[in-house]
Amino acid sequence: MYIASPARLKAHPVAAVPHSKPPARLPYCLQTGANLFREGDACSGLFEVVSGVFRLSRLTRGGRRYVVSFGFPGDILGYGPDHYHISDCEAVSDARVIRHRPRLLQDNGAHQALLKGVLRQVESMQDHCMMLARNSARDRVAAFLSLVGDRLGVRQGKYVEFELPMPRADIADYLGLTTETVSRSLTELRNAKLIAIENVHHVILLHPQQLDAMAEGEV
Amino acid sequence: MYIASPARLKAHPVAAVPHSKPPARLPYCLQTGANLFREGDACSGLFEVVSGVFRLSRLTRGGRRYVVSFGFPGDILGYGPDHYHISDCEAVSDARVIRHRPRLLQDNGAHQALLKGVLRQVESMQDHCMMLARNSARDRVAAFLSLVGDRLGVRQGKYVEFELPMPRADIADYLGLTTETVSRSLTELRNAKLIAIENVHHVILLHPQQLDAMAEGEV
DNA sequence: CGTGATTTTGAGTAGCATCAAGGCCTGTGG
DNA sequence: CCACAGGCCTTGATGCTACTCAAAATCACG
Repeated sequence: MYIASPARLKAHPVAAVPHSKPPARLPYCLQTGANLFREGDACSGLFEVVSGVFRLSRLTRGGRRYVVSFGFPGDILGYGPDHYHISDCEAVSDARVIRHRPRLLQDNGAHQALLKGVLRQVESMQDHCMMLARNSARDRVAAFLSLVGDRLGVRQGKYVEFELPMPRADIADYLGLTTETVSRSLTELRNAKLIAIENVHHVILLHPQQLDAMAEGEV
Repeated sequence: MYIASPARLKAHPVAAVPHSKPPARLPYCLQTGANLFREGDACSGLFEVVSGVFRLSRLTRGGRRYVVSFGFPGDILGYGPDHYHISDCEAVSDARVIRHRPRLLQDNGAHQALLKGVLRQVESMQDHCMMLARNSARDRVAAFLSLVGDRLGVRQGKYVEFELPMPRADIADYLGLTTETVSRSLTELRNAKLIAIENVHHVILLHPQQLDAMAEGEV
């Protein structure tokens, strides 16, 4: 796990000076700008915010930053679907945290599976928020087509083909657009030869990878 | 729990006709438009999508619909942070599900607490997505101020007062706006006498309830 | 074939991003 | 103590994107 180094993670003044192996529940103090953990770091243990505010952020492949959430006193930070962190965590003001060391992901199989599933859902909702916050209408529709292609698509050589069972209004309400804009974006993608629309509910992705790139805002 | 009535939830043709107390894992068939559950229904048990597609949606207090996600084959639907569903679930195409009855929320205290916490996080991220999808810049900033007020605010009579420790850029990246727009929205709220800005990082909510209403898009 | 729902297309507008400049606050060095 | 430099924040002008309103086209179904 990424344990904050002494330079960035200091014992709180009112607490005892930390031992070389500090007790798990000792409150730690971070200065403004200090990282509690970073995206990709291995994670073990949870942090409870005692005071101060943290920022949880991720970077898109296109290099844009998205702030997933803020961590306020009382919040628990640091769990991810697998054994690594999916976002950066930085103190935006001087802050204190308590470190917990739950025997979380190593016992009890049934609960673990469910928990992992839910944590994965959190991650995918973060992706969705990122998309809603930062992508154009066209890119959102591209992302949606990629998503459905992954779940329902049948490979036809380099193409991916599927039924789009839901009405345009549902897609619009999912992507934060209007039905008109969804329709226009589909037309735009068709004109760009990225997709073919056999009929209203039947779509072929002609360049799935290019759509993925669009979804990530890499255009 | 909300058990779909026979009119909406029918035994799949290839499956045996359901008994009055059907076995837990029998696949069920729903026609297009049938509800698997509704927001507010008590929930017990999970549904695994076998075929077809479901739409999970919520309504804002302002009456606008937001589609939280779609349920594709292989997805598990139906868990919520408490014992009720937080979204409607409707089949957008003819669909089959398997019903599972895990002994989920009644045993094992430690895991239950963590799971609940994560499920609550899912709910709050849904709220955030809804806001990103449907609210104007001003309403997003109002929502953000309400959020911070709830977590950091100190009541001063009918006012709520707090430090806003993060820079405008962080707020912008959280709300899917630019720093300029965040700044303009704050000015707009100040001019409308809904907030007072003591200094850049110190805010007073003069009409917290009106800000809440804005956040919900009830204006 | 007709009717209503859904989808597409079109014209005009509102709202937010972009680009650019100016103000405020903080810290640093003379 | 003052002057200056660099962040951060605010304000202004302009353009583009997506929404709104409206109508035509297509689809679904009796």
